[in-house]
Amino acid sequence: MTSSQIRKKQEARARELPATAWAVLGLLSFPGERTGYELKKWADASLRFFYWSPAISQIYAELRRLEGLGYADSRRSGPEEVRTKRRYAITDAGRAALADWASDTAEAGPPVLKHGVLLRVWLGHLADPARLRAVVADHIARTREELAEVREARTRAADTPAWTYPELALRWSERHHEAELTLAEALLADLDELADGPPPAGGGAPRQGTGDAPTGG
Amino acid sequence: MTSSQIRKKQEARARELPATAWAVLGLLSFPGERTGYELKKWADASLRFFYWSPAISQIYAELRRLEGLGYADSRRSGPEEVRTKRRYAITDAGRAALADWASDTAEAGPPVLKHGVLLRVWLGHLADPARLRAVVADHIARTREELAEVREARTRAADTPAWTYPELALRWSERHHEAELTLAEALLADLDELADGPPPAGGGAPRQGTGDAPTGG
DNA sequence: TTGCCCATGTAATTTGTTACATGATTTA
DNA sequence: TAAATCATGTAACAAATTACATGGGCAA
Repeated sequence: MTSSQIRKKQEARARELPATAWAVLGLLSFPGERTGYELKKWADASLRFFYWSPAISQIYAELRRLEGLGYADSRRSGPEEVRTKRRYAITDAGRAALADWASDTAEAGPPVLKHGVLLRVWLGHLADPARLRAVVADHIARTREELAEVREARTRAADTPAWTYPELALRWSERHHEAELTLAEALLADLDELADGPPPAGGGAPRQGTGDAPTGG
Repeated sequence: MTSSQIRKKQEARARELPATAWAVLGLLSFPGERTGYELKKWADASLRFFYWSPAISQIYAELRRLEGLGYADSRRSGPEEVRTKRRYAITDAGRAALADWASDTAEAGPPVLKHGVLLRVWLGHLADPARLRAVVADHIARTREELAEVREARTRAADTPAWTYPELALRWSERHHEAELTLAEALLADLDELADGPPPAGGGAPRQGTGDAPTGG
């Protein structure tokens, strides 16, 4: 294989980086040099509210990949032999590639949602109504706690000019958590209505029939 | 660690199937026998709105695992030698295990959200404002289309007694998509406000709306 | 001096995807 | 009769987690 072919392949691979790699590079795109460890804490404290916080081992792996691609570079503090802090910074090439990725309208797929609570509601026919209700109620309580954390994170982000956009994202997250609460309350009400037997309007007997063989789909 | 501790850990791991396995078993928990192929189509048409639709190859793999655990069984239609339809059904053990999992309050972790659009907004300092706006506008358009699909799925689920809970989950999904639209419109407004220059502290910025009413239904 | 936080990394494993191979049945 | 759809599966690979190994610095 010629070196130009190799280069092309590397470019193609670089373009198709998983979103996680861009997220890590994104963390580096804000002012300052950071260690993998710091990146992980930052992701836990804010990225995770609207995206997700990778495992620390994955962050280290992504940092190595980004450095291999020339999108980031690193330097050690302390003597060479010792395994000590390694601080990463984004390169100009990295910033350019990231900017490119971030404004690519087509590439942004639909948001991925895996809602374990809803999965359980969906399976409601198997569960005791009271326990199902408890699953949703617990979710509400946890969401309230999360909401408090989002607000805290947003407060930290506010008034730092470089963090205007992160603050926007956190503002969205705050509203999103508020909406999640509203949705969960409505779900609880729907569940209660089912349990009490559907109210007057129309045909409502306490619908409990076996009702055979829906074909699926 | 003692060998008994190790044994306990292994047992715990065996009990803790990934949520995907439970989701597939859940698909089987509704009346009727189904092929892997049918399961995939069903997941595409409704599960994916609040959870996620696994790749067909993974569905086949999960079905084999579930059968190995005695949670499902299968039979072929057609002569033995030929590779033909294999229909799966849930077993009593499977139903019991699934019911157990579904009503376990503690086990239901927080919902997982990976929002590529928000990741891009978070990186707004790197992007051209107009293109960033386009990313969000595109997201709104796509969400509207998805909302229509959710409504369609919900209509299909309604009035089938065995699908009461799936219908509840889809009702939640519908509201969730509506909320997603509202949130995205608000985000667009925030973005515009940033671009126009922040307004004089008091409040009422111009913020041109999209003209569309977000909260249908 | 024990335990926690900082800090980096490897290894094993699991989870999940895409690409490919195969062939039957239905529909235009 | 060509195509799409139904249907199952394998193989290769990518993504991501958990468990483990290592060690410095600091505080109760």
